Amino acid sequence: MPRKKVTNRDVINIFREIALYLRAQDVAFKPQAYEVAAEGIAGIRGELADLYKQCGVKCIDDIPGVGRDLSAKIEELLATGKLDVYDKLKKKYPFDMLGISRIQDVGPKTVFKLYRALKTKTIADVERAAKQNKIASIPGMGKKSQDKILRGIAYLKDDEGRRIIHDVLPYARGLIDKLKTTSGITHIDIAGSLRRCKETIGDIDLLATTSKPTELVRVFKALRKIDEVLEEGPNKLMVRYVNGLQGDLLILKPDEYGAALVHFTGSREHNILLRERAKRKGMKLSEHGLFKGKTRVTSRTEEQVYKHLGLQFIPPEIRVGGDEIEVAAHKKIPTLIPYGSLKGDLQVQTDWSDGNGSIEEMAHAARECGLSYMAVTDHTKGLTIAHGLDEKRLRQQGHEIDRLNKNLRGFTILKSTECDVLKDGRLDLSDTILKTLDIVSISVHSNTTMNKEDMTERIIRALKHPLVNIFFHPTGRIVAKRKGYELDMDRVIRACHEYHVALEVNGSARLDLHETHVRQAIKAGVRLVINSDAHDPSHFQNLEYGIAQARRGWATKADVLNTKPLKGFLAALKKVTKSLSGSGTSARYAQLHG
DNA sequence: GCCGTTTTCGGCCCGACTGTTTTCAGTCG
Repeated sequence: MPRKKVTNRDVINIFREIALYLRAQDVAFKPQAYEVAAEGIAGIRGELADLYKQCGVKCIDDIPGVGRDLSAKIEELLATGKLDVYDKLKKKYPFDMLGISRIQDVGPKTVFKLYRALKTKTIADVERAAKQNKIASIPGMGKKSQDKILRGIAYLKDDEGRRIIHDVLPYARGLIDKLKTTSGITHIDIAGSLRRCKETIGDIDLLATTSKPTELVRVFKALRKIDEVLEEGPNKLMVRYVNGLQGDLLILKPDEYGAALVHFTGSREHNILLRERAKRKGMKLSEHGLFKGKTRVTSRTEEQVYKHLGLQFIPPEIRVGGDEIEVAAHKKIPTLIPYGSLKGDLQVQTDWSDGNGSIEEMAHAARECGLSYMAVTDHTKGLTIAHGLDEKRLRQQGHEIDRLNKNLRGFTILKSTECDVLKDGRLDLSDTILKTLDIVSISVHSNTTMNKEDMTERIIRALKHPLVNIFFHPTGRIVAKRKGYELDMDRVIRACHEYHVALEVNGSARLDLHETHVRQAIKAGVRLVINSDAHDPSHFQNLEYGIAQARRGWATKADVLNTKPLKGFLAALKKVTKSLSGSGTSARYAQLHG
């Protein structure tokens, strides 16, 4: 019987769970080692199994945080599908350590305590015990702990307690807008994972400095967006917002603000590395400042904190606890693509297929967002469910675009398509019609359950097509909803480089590419575009999330083609297009720009 | 169990809060 393939996720979860078991038993240092190794594995691209096949245990050993012992354990897992020490732990302590410890305020020791007292093995067991009032009577626990656990379980059930950034950032900005006019306030900022622009957000944390703390607390508590105050101290409030998310408001001293912002922005792993570095330099870093002995080194701003640690400023989006600190020490952090620096949007759907706006409405909305060009990319005929366009309708659409362009000042609509890649890698439209377009973009929407090898071949065949310019949402994923199809991204990225196709960073709920692939593509010399995938005039806001995603993958302005004005963009796209003498693209370019 | 601008051994991040205690364990960010 074929054994189920061991994925990176399996290894990560097993290591994390072992770390929890060890923590519960107060084992020193080892838990941290397992956790760091799990983080290291989470940061690699590609599968451990493939890596192992390529060059054996040596390559596994090269993963940061993975040493001789743990690489041998990974090898055991890959080879046998099992890990002896883990199996023994599970046999001795047969409960869902990883799952139960995800309940807020429940750590590994509490999981143990609950099991010993009540034999609870799952979250459902714990919930039942709490509801039957059994947890309150365990020594060391009480009614409040029991209520906290129930609250934590409810939070966990609600969308796993995390939301996509698209739903959270506007909400948090609404809070900031309300608070920033409070009397006495000098700073109010978003911190935490939201400031780092993670794909999903679990808390909305706000930091403030003010000369009138009681006034700020009063205003905050009165906000309509606050559902319930969970905890209240003189400088800290913990609340649940009406959207179900939780968060803190922290009121800080002005001369601690920079250090506090670093601390509360995280990530946890980034902070650990910073504090280790501080220690090596004979200093101490905490949320209260950077200290040399008893004296505080200036830490009013984040810039000062990084500077005193001998580091370049590190933008929040890349504070993940990977190599960013080492790179910053060598002053090699690139200037990431600034927000608001896009000039055009190359993926826009209209009411010709499955969008909500007419071409004209979308163009006006794009212009209002500060863009000077957009490409109309309605779906193609293979996608009947989205009313995909056939050759005839696409030609008609071209006439409509010509008509609109005549009346637009300072804005250009480009003729394009989101052409479906068929099962065998051919395109859904004829070359004859594709040649009349300014840009040809492709994507995969059908037959997404193919195996990795076939899907990769299918896509590479499409990338080879001499008219193709851009590959949209390359992995097919949707954040927190769909994993995406099986795909060998290494090969796809190499093919994009070879055939001069730009990769899209999609700013919609897809957030596709993943940041590790963004960084990998840039290293491979592949150029990127950032698009909104707008299906409605309001969707151009997605561009900001696309930029955030690109920044998390260390993209600079130069890496992203649509930061250029139209003329430069088309010239650059032409450069990344196969030589096409007399083709539609260059003909249209000549037509547009003499 | 890992790792090295303190490099093959001896270290390993920091402070605050909560709930249960009666001096602290556990969790979090």
